[in-house]
Amino acid sequence: MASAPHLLNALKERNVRLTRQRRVVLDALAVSGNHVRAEDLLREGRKRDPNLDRATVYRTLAMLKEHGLIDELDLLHLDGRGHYYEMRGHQDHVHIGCTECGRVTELHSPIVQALLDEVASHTGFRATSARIEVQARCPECAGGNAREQR
Amino acid sequence: MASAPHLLNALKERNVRLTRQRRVVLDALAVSGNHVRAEDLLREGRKRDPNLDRATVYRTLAMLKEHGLIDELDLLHLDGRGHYYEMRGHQDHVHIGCTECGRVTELHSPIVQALLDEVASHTGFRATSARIEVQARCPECAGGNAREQR
DNA sequence: ATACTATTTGCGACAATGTCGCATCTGAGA
DNA sequence: TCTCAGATGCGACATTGTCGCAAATAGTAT
Repeated sequence: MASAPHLLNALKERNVRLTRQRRVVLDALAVSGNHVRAEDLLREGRKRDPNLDRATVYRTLAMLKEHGLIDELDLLHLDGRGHYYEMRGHQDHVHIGCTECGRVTELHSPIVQALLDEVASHTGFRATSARIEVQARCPECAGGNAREQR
Repeated sequence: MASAPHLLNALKERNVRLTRQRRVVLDALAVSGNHVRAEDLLREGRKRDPNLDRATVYRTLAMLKEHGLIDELDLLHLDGRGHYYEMRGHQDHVHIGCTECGRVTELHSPIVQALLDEVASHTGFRATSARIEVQARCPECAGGNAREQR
């Protein structure tokens, strides 16, 4: 189950030392899908290496983030106040969270790129990545009581 | 110095009890401008009421957020891991933070609305607000060493 | 295969940020 | 002025993340 080969290769190319623990965290990341919390990774990782330490997970996440291989989200704190991580894909996308049921959806749209272009041309800031989190009500929750808007 | 009348009125309309402490927090919010941390509000508020408690600040912020009167940001954790608050204006805007110097800029753009419309039409989620945080390098930082892209 | 060494890990202590229960206090309506 | 639902202050606690340092180890050289 050699998961996340993409990340493994990226790390090799950058001469990052591949420790057992880092492989474990990468595995856990690959298995866990999007929107994982650090603590989930710790728990998942400990299935493979029971001695895996909390600090190691955090340090690995920080390292991956520094290399631009993962993104850190907080999904509007709809649930708790921790952070979520996901492998960084080809392009940025929008996270949409329902304020009532907490469900999170993603949306890929060319408008995101248009926005980044606009940022560059108006401010001169050269964007490296974007985090777009939309607070919303999902169709189900909005349907149930469409009348009371607030 | 009756600041933030807009917020005061909004709270009155909603029959929220206007305590001395809440006025103090609103004042502190108005004085402090955008991107304030809870701790800053506490310190600023204590100038007006030395007994103002941390829990009260947090509870007031939670209340304001629930009423949609302020937004909570984390500005990509460019500096620390706390949260920032700002009074909610007429329309959502983009926060752009430089990963090197930490400077934060804002950008208002009609593209934001276009993005929300797209969210609605593609996912059925009805957006109530958006938080857009762009990671970038500001012109100064990018200029200094434009060669080393990484 | 073994030795070497810079890096990484585990550990435990700590820091920062936020939350909660409960006794007391108070804003605002009657 | 009286009243009481709701807000506050306080202190204890929870969660999330960080750090220093001794021990372990990946990757390289021998």
